[in-house]
Amino acid sequence: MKQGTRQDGDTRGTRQARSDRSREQILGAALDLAVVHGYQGTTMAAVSTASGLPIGSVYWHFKNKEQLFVALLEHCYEVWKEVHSGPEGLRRKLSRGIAGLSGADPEQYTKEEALLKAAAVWALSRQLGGLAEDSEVRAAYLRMRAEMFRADVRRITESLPADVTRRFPEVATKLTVMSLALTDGFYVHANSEVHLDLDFGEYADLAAQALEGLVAGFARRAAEEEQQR
Amino acid sequence: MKQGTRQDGDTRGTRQARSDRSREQILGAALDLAVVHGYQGTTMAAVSTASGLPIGSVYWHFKNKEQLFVALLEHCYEVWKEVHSGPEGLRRKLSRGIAGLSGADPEQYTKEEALLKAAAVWALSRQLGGLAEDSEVRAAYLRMRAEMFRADVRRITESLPADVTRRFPEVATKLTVMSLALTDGFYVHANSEVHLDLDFGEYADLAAQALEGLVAGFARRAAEEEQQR
DNA sequence: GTCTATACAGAGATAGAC
DNA sequence: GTCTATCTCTGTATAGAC
Repeated sequence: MKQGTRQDGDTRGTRQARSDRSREQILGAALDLAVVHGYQGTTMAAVSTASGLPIGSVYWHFKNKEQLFVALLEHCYEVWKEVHSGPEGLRRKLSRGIAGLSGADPEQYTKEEALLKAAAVWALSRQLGGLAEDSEVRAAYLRMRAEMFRADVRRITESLPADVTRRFPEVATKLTVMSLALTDGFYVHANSEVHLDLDFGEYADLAAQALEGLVAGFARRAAEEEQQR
Repeated sequence: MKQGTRQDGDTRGTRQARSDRSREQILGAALDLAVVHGYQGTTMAAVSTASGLPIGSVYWHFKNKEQLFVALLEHCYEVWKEVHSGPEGLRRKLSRGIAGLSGADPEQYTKEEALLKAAAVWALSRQLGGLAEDSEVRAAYLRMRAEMFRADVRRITESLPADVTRRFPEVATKLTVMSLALTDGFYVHANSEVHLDLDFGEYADLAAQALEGLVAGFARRAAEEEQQR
């Protein structure tokens, strides 16, 4: 969709639109590449080629590689917030996070969400192969991760029985940590265990069973204490 | 095991010993660096400096960076096999894998084991920031991971009630996958969630509870079916 | 076997014409 | 705003003296 230059009239809006489109093209190309190749594996040259724009344009829109990735993460986080705006219990969360890994349903598991999962791995602090300890990308990601975590805790809290959350206020946090660990763990598994291909739907169910078992345990204890009074 | 030629004196054993020591120094330096900096983050120059040997010596002992890391993984795998030779149930496995992450007890969680965990992340196939798809290091790691997985399944099987494994033979595999996912997930968590520092001992216990709950569920079903006959 | 110097490639980033 | 040419730095790997 390129566009001829014009010298007079209403070029302002057009130029602005062209610039915006270029920016989006660059971000889109970066997203595609980063999901596949990671942070270090995504070169600015490759972004330039994939976007169809020369390297100079990439650096015109983004100060450097770090800023490009910060912008990319922000874009992905915006998408995440839209997608995860509704209520979401443990089972649904695990289903999305684990079963979605098969990549069967792109509606359920967007490229943007895949990138955020991948970023979790880049951010491994003792793993500078990804992001440097003091990287702005890392800082941006950790901020987002913290926010996503809090949002998850809120939604998990809402999905739990009232007596459980009353008696054990910390249980929602614990369950969120567990479900996050499980989805991250299966992400690693999904991408490294080439031979053994798992039925992720089945494991999502198993994981949900396991966590629901924990909830049931807490509920039982809450009920018992209630009786003793 | 290469060997210098010599014509006199008892330098033979000495030279051999020196060569072996150099090799070990290089591997040791690579281990220290790789655990912290990852595959790409560990440069041959850094290995050279840390080992105290010049870059030429590093390349004399190892053909290239890939072969160095293959050798390193093999070393770590040997250590793993020694450490994990005894029986190991679900709870113990999770305790080692999750509680060990705090790094409190180096006896329980060796540098070698930490490297194998880190390698799981490097091997992410869609994450070439770590290892290339066709990397020999990646192939070596996946082979080891498969072997470790099978060993885990054997030990988990031994730790389960006999009636459960008889009725549901696949349950040991499922539990092994779940525990692997949990340990990998907590590894990611441990290294990225800087603000929220978790009590990993507590979460190891919670994870064990969750999986034991699953076992109990299978046991109940096995018992019920037994009765109905 | 050990070491120094260096070749070579790839990646991030900039200059400056258009 | 867009593009080409190029600089610089870093990292892998090799050549060859000792």
